[in-house]
Amino acid sequence: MLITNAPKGTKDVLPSESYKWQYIEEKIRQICDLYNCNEVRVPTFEHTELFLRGVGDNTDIVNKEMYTFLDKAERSITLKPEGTAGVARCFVENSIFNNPMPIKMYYLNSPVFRYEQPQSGRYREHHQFGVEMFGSDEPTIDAEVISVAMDVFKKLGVGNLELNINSIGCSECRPKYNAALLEYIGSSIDKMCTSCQERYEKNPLRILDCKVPTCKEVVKNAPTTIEHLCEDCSEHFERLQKNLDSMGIAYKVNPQIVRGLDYYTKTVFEIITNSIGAQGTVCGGGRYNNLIEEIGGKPMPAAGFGMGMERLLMVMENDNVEIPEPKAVDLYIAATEDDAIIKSMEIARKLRAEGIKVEAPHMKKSLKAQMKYANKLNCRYVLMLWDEDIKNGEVLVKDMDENGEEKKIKIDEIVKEINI
RNA sequence: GUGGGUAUAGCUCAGUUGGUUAGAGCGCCAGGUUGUGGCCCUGGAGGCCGUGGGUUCGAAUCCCACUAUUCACCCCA
Repeated sequence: MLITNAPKGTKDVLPSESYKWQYIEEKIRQICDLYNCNEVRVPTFEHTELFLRGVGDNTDIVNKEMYTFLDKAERSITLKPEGTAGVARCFVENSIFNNPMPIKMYYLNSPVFRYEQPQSGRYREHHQFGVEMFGSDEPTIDAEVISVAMDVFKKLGVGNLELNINSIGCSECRPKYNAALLEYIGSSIDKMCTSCQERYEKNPLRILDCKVPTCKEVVKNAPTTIEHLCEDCSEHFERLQKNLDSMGIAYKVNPQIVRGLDYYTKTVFEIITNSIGAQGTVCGGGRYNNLIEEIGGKPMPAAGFGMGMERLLMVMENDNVEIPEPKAVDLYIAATEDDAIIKSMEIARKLRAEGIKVEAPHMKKSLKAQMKYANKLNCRYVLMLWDEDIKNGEVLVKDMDENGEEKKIKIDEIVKEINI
């Protein structure tokens, strides 16, 4: 029983639906190429330490959701719980900073693992498309990152999305903001939830994120990060908005967006839909100027996002986006006699070499059954091979349209005779 | 980790107030004379009624536990 059940929170992509993924992948690659953004492929697992340092050891993701284990040499290994840390590691390890900056890269269909309770739009293994751009602190990069995501949605025909942006400041203004927030909360902390009391000590910013009604009430009119940005961060955020305005990208400034990963600085954003249930964030990202240094590289500004492929597909299906189905079989070869069956494999191979999509007889069925099968394949032509005709180098070809016209042709001239 | 829903054939689901060999549609397989598809007709295969206990003369049906699944909280893509 257990062995024929996929592990909790995982999902098969069946041969009958993989074309949808391939379609999305193709469009994403086209968009990325236009941005001079090249694919990077990094491991599915990394040293646990990378995520502790990179993502942050007081985040939920690191605290309670990681798939961590010891390998046979007692190294602590973790299956990627997000995409950015691995790419950042790759950037440092391979000295990619020696390239002309900025350098842009993307990953596609990268598996991501989190031990969570599955629900609609949430899996224990899901797949992300993500973009990371290193080397520039200019807000044009933030805008460019967002622009890639918006272009992908546009290219795939997805509407009904809302871009939310915010700025959470840098190592200069964040501490000042934290102090202001703590002062505002004051003694009210006593009536807040236990996790907020923990956040109060370790990461006050995330109190804003809490969904517990009493906590929400306390911070309802709390000061926002935007109000406390230093001059540099403030200007950065303003210029980002000017960029988005001029690019025609609609957005909403939402001071509630703070994100659950510690590495973000300045810009954070989420692209949200309300059409796929409670888990409506299809894309999330921002700037992470301290991450590279945090994991041991030279200080390096960077920005990026992650996009959930499963959720993207859900949104597309909800929006009834038409995804072109794969091409049907061009030609089926029907044969019942032993010699003809052998000949069918020879012919199939030759036709495939000509670029024709061919299915050969593998099931030893009656001709009638084979014709039914060919019909279900929705194929254009059927070749009927008979021992007697083979002797003359001939074969009967049938057009499977409503007329069902048949004619006898030379085996050597099949490609010429059919219209594919 | 916490709540609610669901669990009958490959799929979508029926199954009356507990009562004989558990059903339908779709799909699959085979036929409907003289090697030929679509529509139609006939037949067939395929279910330990999620698992384990309990109540009862008798359980798919009632009760309990477990498991799976699903939705939601939390968090995030």
